[in-house]
Amino acid sequence: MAIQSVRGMKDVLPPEAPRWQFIEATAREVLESFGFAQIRTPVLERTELFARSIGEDTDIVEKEMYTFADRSGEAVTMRPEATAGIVRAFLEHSLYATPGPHKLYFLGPMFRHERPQKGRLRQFHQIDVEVLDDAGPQVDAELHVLVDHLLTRLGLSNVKLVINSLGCPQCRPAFKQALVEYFQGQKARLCPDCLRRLAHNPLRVLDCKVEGCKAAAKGSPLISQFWCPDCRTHFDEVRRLTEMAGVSFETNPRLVRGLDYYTRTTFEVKTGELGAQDAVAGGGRYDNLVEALGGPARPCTGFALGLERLALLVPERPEWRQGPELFIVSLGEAPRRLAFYLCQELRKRRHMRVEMSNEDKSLKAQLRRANKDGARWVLFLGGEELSSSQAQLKQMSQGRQFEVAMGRVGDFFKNLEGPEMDNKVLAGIIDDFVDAICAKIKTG
RNA sequence: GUGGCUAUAGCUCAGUUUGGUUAGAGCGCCAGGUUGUGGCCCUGGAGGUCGAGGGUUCGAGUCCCUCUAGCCACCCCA
Repeated sequence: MAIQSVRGMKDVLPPEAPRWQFIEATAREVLESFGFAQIRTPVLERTELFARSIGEDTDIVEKEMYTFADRSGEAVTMRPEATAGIVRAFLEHSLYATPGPHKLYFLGPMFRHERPQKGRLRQFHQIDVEVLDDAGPQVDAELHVLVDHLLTRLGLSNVKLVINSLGCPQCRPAFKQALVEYFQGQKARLCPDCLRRLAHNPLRVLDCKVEGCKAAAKGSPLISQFWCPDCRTHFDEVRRLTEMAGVSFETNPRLVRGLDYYTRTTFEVKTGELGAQDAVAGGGRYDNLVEALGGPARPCTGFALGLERLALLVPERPEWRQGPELFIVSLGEAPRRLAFYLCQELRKRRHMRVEMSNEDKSLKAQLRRANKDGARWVLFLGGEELSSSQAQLKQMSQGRQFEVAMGRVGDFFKNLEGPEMDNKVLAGIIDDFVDAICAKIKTG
């Protein structure tokens, strides 16, 4: 067997490319209208950056990173997520010194060494959206509006925005402690995984899918009972503004996120159509990360969209399958040269999608290809057309055919002596022809 | 990282249970039926180291082992 791609790394082939282009173009347009500017950071970062931002004992850092020593022996990692690199750039270039908010977006590949499934690859792509240096509930709500609007523009319908607030360093410790105490009394009902979680990340017990754990979590304390006044006010305002903007959402006090740096507002967009990979977007506020990475206190919030998952959900659009506007069928050597030249001219001057057959195939074969390519018009260039100075233009969808005067093209070719074409002369002649064709195609 | 299912033509899949001549179908592709007219129809053709490697056997697509990849669930996440 020939060489295969690396596990979990997928090719996007030409038929799928328009889907990606549509998603990316729509995202750029929406993001820019919301005032976001693009930032591009490197794939490789120092390993330490991720260990410190994502959290030492998260799954990502413990077992999923592509980490290696480069040729100088430095520990580097292919980014498993975008936020850390963006915050690093924010600090490295002292962007915090200019007044916020800094609204940034990022689009690119991420790498996690997980077991691949549908909608889960080892190299996958995210659109990342970050608002740096703004603590206000407005930006949280704005991100909800943004993600809702973007998904609507992409044509997704069966999605649900779920939000929660995880509190802050003032109030979360008390909640965590209460949670641990509560589950200590429920130990008998918890699965082995949750017993482990109880020790190092008790919040995760809340969204375990095992029945026993779900039952045990039913009567657990809720973060909402522990929010400090500031967190409560903040989250209430986020919800009020999101609601006012007409974005529907659901508050789920058991929504927990895996990365250590989250504070206050967190959210996910879920779909029912991807099995276990039900999150198409997720994110939240990370008010303490910049400081934790050695910078000044700068509250931030952001989220990421999974492009592969979006690509699986975005409905097909007819404009993705557009064939050439014109296909030139030529018969014989001289007509084929003229066709070649015409092709280039129409592309350069009229930005027209034009194709032709380069081989000396039968008319039938050329027409079959024009049909398969989805060409709207076919131009016939053969001996008859050249000698009569009348080109034939066929409208494929209707099966109708028209005669178009060729001006002096035919004469020129009849008088053509050497094998070399005088491009200057030909170009002038072809202009008339081009106009005739364009006029015909426009009115058709 | 754990467990399960799967891998046969470019694509979707039969054939594997009961090992036995040249491994099939549909779609797609190419050509012809039309000396210069597509789609529909008809006819013909090309295309397969049966995922890879090893083993059992007189004989393996079929049985056994290993590996690789995909899918599903878990873990976790976009």
